[in-house]
Amino acid sequence: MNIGDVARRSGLPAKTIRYYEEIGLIRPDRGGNGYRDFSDADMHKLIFVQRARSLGFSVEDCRALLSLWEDRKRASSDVRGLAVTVLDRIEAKVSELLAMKATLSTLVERCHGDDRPDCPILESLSDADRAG
Amino acid sequence: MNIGDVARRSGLPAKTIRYYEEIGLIRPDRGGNGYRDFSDADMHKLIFVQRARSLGFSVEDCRALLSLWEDRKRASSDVRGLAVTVLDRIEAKVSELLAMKATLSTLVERCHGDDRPDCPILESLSDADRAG
DNA sequence: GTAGGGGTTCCAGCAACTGGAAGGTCAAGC
DNA sequence: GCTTGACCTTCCAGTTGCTGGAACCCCTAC
Repeated sequence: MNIGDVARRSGLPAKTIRYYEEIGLIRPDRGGNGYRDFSDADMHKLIFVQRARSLGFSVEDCRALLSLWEDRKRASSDVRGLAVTVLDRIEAKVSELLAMKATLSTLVERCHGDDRPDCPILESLSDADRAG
Repeated sequence: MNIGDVARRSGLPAKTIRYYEEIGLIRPDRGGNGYRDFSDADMHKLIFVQRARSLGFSVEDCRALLSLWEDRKRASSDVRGLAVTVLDRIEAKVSELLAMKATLSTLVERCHGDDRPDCPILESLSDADRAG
């Protein structure tokens, strides 16, 4: 399979697939013309990575997951451990974003948003007497 | 004021302050020894930027906010517009993360996480018959 | 004069791609 | 046989927002 087919089937841009090869996540064969020649196993790996990425695993996490995946004697606790770490990261990020959202949406509500210059958003950002 | 004082008072690392100068967010004076010499206005700007960044504004947003802040004839709608854009970005990101979290936490719950190799997390990532 | 704690510049690197230029390859149609 | 156009290749640069480190200057205190 050429890279275009793999891109269509995996949903990953060709550029991304080349990048994944460059960093050693996949190692497709090469045809006589220099084109990459992807096996079904390569394809499967790319779909695996695409899904893992969409769940928040980093590319390095994916590398680890792939090697666990290929290791018949893996312990499921290793996989679970990685997933829990990612879950914690996600939860921390959500909390952070919700705190931002709370503050910012309060400010947005208070700002009338017309052609006058007075603006609680700017006031809050520049208030010299406030902590933080 | 030297960069160290400003760093302590604004909560920003000196490296970050130098970076903000490099990209033209602030333009502190220089003393005869080549040291940056920060005015109260510079200091105020840095605190402003630090707060805006912590609410999710990008550095380029901060540049725009600073120029609105300095423009006495600004329209509060311009500020509000920026804030709403950021708010939308935050909300979109939260939704995305919550979706990831839902899927991932389900998988984590289903994985027994012991020394056996069978693992619903890997199975879900590699399932060939699944869409997406 | 020397030790330390400032400060300066510049270069490299992080994550994870993405865009673009310059050029080779292949299949189809004339 | 030649052209056209879609594909593929590599390489280099840029994105965002810093951060680390090296090599070096400055200032104050002892």
